[in-house]
Amino acid sequence: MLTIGQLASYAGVTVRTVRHYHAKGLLPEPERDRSGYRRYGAAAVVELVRIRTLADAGVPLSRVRELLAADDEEFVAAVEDIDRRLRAEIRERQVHRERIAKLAAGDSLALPPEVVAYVDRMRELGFRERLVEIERDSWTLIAAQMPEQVGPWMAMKQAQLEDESLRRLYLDVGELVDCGPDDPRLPVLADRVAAFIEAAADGAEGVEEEHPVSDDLVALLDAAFVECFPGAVRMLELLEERGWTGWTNIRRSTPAPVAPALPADC
Amino acid sequence: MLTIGQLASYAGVTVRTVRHYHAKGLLPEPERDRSGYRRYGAAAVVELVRIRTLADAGVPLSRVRELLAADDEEFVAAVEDIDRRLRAEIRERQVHRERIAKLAAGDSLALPPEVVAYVDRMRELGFRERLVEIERDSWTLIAAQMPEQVGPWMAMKQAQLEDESLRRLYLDVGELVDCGPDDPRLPVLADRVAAFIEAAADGAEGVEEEHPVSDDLVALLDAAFVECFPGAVRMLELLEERGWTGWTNIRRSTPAPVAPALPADC
DNA sequence: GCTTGACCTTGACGCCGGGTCAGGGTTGCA
DNA sequence: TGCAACCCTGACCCGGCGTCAAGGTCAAGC
Repeated sequence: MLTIGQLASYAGVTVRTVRHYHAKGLLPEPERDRSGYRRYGAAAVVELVRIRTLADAGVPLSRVRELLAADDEEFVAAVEDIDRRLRAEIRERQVHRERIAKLAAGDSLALPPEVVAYVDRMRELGFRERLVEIERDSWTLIAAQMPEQVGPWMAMKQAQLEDESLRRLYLDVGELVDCGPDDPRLPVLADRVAAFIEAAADGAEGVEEEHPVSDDLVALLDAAFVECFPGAVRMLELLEERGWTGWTNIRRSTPAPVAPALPADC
Repeated sequence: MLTIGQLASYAGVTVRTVRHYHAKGLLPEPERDRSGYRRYGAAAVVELVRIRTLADAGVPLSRVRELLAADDEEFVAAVEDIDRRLRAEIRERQVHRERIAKLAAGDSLALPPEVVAYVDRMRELGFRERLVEIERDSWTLIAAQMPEQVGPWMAMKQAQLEDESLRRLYLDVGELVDCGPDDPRLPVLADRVAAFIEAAADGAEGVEEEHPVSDDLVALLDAAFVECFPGAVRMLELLEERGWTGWTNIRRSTPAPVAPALPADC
């Protein structure tokens, strides 16, 4: 008769594993000798080897119990099922590999490459770091909720960066970092923003009709803007006085709703 | 300000997940409102999206904490490490797939195909089911401990099956199923077995020199034989009287050790 | 004002396949 | 007789949350 250690070593498993299988009901508890030790016959080794054969093939232990008692049909069906699971887990890992490869390639977390290019260009052009960060974070949020919309939007934003007058306006928006609520630069900046939006509102239709952003997301992006800049609240008030409401998706606040304007996108 | 549910839905995770990340220290606990609810700013959404981006790429949460604070070099090193892990997990699953495919192909658990062919042939030739089972179980044990030895052994066993006089002897061994310890057939059978072994011992060298079986395994196989047949113990005694000891690896029990005999292999 | 349902809180257990430790009893060998 | 190597049970541990329990809070409708 075998002790548990001998049984385990015949089957190439640990003693703990054998006891685990007893607890799970996979292997029946054998007789005990007078000192309480488990005593096994050779048949137990065969059973244990069968269990390990299935377990080593990636069959979950709960399934092993069924399979040991299954007839051929059930067995084949169960094997197909397990193979499906294994294929799914392999696919999952492959997707994971692609994703971390992209993370290692792009130099920033959770950002599509167009956006990485965009924020790099902002840094080249001398934008305030704080403004670059809030852009990056905003696009992180947008990419999380509507990844396929990022491309068209980015094309527009990149074009805006290369427009000199618009760029100068946006560079000055970066100065909001330093503005307290009573900073004299704020009303001037609000005038310039309002003038630009006004002009743009008359022009061509933007990306925003084809790729609308949900109200929730707009509210979140506005909140991020406000959290980031101390002068942001005052800026929104000043824009309100000039007939505009919001920032990410800026719109006329006059009673009659008009066509939406090109967003400034913080 | 956002509640935990809103935060979670922005990032596409469950509330439980957010709390889990708080508990793990991945996401800082935010301020509470007067009723004790957590209140989040937009920055928390950005942080949470970053965490999920890494987690969705298969990065373990313990690693996520490091990676969020890592510089580029550490990041690249960590990503390589994670990719190694993913590759290893994929390989593991692929091995599992091959194994269960083999299990589904061979019609019996834990048996190499040669053995399956062998036991099928035994059934065709009209061997007692009990004898077939003990053969199958014995080979299950052998395959578990020394899989690469099974091939050569099987070749010999299959040849033995096709030898008519030997087959007839072995068919009669199957009758041990019905033999009590005092069955009159037992001494006759013991004589025949002894005669065969005697003859074989003078003949050519067998497989057993090139592919020796460990003493432990031999003892286990003998034990399986004894467990399986009520007349087995008496049979071993009778063989002992005739100068032979053991069954799986039967040897002369005379004082001076002699060259080992061809095993009968239960 | 009251109810209802959706949300929030903490705390705890469950899953899977065992690893590992603690605190003891038993066996076999020198 | 001592010691090492084995055996026993019971318990906690890992990851990444799911799920339940038992209660507090909020907003909306009647």
